[in-house]
Amino acid sequence: MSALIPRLRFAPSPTGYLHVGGARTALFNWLFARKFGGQFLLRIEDTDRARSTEESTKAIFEGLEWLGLTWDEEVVYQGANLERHRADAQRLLDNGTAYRCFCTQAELAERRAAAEANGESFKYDRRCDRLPADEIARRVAEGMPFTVRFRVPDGSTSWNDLVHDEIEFPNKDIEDFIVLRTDGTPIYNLAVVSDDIAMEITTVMRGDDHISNTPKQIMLYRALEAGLPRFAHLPMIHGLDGKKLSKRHGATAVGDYQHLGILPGAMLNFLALLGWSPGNDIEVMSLDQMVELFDTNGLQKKAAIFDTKKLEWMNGQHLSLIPSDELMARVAPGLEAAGLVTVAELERRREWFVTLLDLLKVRARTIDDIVRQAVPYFSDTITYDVDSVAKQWKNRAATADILAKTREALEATTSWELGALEESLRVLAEQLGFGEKAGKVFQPLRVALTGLQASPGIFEVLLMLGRDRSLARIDAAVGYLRSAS
RNA sequence: GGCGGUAUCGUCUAGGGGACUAGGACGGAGCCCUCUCAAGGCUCAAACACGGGUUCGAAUCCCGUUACCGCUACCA
Repeated sequence: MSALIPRLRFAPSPTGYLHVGGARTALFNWLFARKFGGQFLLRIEDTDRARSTEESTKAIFEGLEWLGLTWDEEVVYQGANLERHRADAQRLLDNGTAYRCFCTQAELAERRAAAEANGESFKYDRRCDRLPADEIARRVAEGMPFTVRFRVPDGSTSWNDLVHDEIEFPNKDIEDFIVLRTDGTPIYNLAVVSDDIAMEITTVMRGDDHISNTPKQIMLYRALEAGLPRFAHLPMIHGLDGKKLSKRHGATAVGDYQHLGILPGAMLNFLALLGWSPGNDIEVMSLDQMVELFDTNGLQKKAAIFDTKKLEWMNGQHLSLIPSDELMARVAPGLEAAGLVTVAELERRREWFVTLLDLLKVRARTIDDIVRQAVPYFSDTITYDVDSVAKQWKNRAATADILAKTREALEATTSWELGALEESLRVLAEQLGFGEKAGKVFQPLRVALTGLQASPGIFEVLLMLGRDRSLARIDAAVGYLRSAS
């Protein structure tokens, strides 16, 4: 295969839902692959049997699918590659870059504790590497358990990181690390390198918490005589307090935002801007535009704080951008779930619904906002908001009279359309002596119609409600006002 | 502790030696528009962590300090 075709992967461990940090890592990998005509692969790192769950794996798939971050080729399950991992460990033993270590975990823990007690930092002393060949053979023959340790060479290890440029580690600071456990299962660094080589990954893009793993992995690539990929270490995402994002920061799962009524396009756009900038003050972008503009030069080194305020704004922008007939499919299930209307019914009144969405989406930041605002257009009964009533229906008797007159004017309006409705109501306001202050008529009416003092334009509301429903609501309001006083 | 990484408005960022009285966006304040609420338009407040260099000149390059983050497991 050609080295010119980039191959990237997103390799989460299935120990929880898809986190916003993981989603962003996936996004950058995906953007890179799409931008340069490469492949984006998915690998589930399920070697930690105790913590991995099938449920988490499913959550990761669903999260990526919701975001639209589709992957190429079959999903790779790391756990399925155990034999190759073992074989690679054996190769290391065979070519002399690793050795068997018979020290037990208890011994190691003891020595580590002793070192710490003396204020020294512990580093494996290579005692097993000094064992004579016949002693090793004897122990192996005896069936004595051992781990495989990689022998860290002298010198230093460095690489040119796509986001950090040159990073260098003196090898003396890295101890001979274990690559294969006594039970024959691989340690993370070996499994990753083995799989990345097998998957022919050309660019490893991951969180910068892996920077210190990188020199070890580079040594493993060399020992396994494989070509090195390019590395790109992305900054972390922190919570409002500057600490690593965790559950106590509230919603951190991609799915949480899906349920909060965020559009996947907005989520992606927001995530992309956390740690990347296309320059030129560009902010609101579609996925296609992001692919077009993506460039590792715009990648940030600094950790970003996840601020949902901007996410909401971003979602509002995307809500405005997305055509209402496309938005329909995302809002309809919410309305049905709220028990307001069935999806089938909405489909029948498609044109009307699209118009309603046009009206509601400009004043909404999330899909949930739209659902909430849509209530008056579906439910048969209206609940009057206390603040709105207190403010707009202050004088009950007078308000009832105004509403009664409004009803008359509307009933007399020959055609139920925007211009005629406006004409009628403005004339009425004039007649009632409100002059320019037509709001004196509109506001009480708004409360009668929607129960709220904030809504789309009053004529639009009348139009969406239709003549019969509008008049009935005014009747109900007048009745309410007169009986309650 | 050791090693590594990072450091521009409260937040996301532009900036890669002179174009910087440091630009944009979110959030905040105010004004305009207006039947309300949004949206939109306009205005304002708000930052180069600190200290040394290098240079005619530094937000930009180098060094140190400080702060924060990460790694330091037979976790991933």
